[in-house]
Amino acid sequence: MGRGKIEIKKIENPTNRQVTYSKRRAGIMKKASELTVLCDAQLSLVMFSSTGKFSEYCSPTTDTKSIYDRYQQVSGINLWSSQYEKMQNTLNHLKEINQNLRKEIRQRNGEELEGMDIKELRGLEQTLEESIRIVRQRKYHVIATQTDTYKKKLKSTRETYRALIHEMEMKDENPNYNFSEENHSRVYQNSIPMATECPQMFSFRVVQPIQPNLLGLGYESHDLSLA
Amino acid sequence: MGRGKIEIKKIENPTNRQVTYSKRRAGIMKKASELTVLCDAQLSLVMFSSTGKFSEYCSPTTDTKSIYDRYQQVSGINLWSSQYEKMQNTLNHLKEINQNLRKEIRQRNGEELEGMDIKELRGLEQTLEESIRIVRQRKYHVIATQTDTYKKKLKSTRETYRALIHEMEMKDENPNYNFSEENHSRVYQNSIPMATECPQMFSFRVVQPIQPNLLGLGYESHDLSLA
DNA sequence: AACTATTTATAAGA
DNA sequence: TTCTTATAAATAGTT
Repeated sequence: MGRGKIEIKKIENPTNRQVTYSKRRAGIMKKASELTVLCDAQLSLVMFSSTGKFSEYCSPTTDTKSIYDRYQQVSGINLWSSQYEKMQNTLNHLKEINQNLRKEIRQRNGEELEGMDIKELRGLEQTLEESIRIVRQRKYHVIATQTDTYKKKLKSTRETYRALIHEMEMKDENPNYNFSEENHSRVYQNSIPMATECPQMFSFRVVQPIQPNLLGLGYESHDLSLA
Repeated sequence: MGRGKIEIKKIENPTNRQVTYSKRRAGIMKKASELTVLCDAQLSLVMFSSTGKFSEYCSPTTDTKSIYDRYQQVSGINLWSSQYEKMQNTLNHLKEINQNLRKEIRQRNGEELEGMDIKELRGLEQTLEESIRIVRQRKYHVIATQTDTYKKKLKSTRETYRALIHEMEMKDENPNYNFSEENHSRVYQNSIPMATECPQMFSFRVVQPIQPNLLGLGYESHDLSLA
């Protein structure tokens, strides 16, 4: 249909090809539209040109997804299976890793030691010994830092106090309120600041072990099937 | 195109409608086919007649699923978004849990203690102390069990030996081969069976800490995005 | 399903 | 791209 008959084979000239694509695309879309109206049919048409340009037509009473859902039912081909399987695999992989991590934690917690032989138990013991060493080290470091911070605060406070006393002496000429600096300094120096001023610091109370929110995730309840 | 011009509206006569559907379906499929060949395009056409009859055309170099996957990418419409989001959420949730578990393990390993205060450090220390206590207990239990098992085996072997000697004495009348049972028993009783017969039992060599396959899982490489 | 008058689509050119 | 137009192709109505 045109000035001349053409052979149905790939148009090598890219410009001509593109022009023909545009024309015929319009034509097929019109045909599709007419088919849906005349025959009350449902139809989905998805096209990609050789340059990757995308076009679609879908009958007005429905949408592409519905058409393809129906297509799946009729054809029995699951269009999403590969995506779905990929995700499902990832999910299972993560779950497995999770199980391993939990098991490791339980073993480090002294649970589930039944399957371990002496060598493994000894290894675990050493790991724990090393860990406890590091934790203690860290603890002492934190204590030292806090003590240091406290000393600095104390010094700062003492200096503020001295300055205040000095100011008072300058302003207030009443001899009854004349404090000796040295007396006051000595009181501070003889006190045990940490234990009284910062009681929490050495209060090694029994605290609950760290228990992150690991359980009750409920991801089993997600309906991951496509049925 | 036909004997008379027709208005584009639903054909009420079901027979005519069905006939027209057949003719035009063939027409549109031919057009689709020509388009793919002439213009090197990729195309998927899915149709349902008003009676529910299903037909499809797909360009030869691809398949319906591929077209549809591409359609999803291009249109940005996620055709199974609810399903996908659910899985994605589950996935993220699992990843988060994984991170928490790993962090907990690292802390129990004496790493990443920077954020913990004294209370938390003390809690961790206590947890580790308790764990090490249980692990040691278990270790001694295993040692005791192994020792016990060994003693039983030894006893059994000794009895077998005795029986053998007895049998030999009964069978072999040569006086040069007459062993004293007692002598032999004494040799076994004075030996140190564990250390020599089962050298691995007390060999508290430094072993590698337990390192389950936690890393390098590569699930990041799954392309879970639809972009 | 075949025929065919007619309409429609479109190839080539502008 | 869009318009024009000669011609090929599709198809409505008929058999």
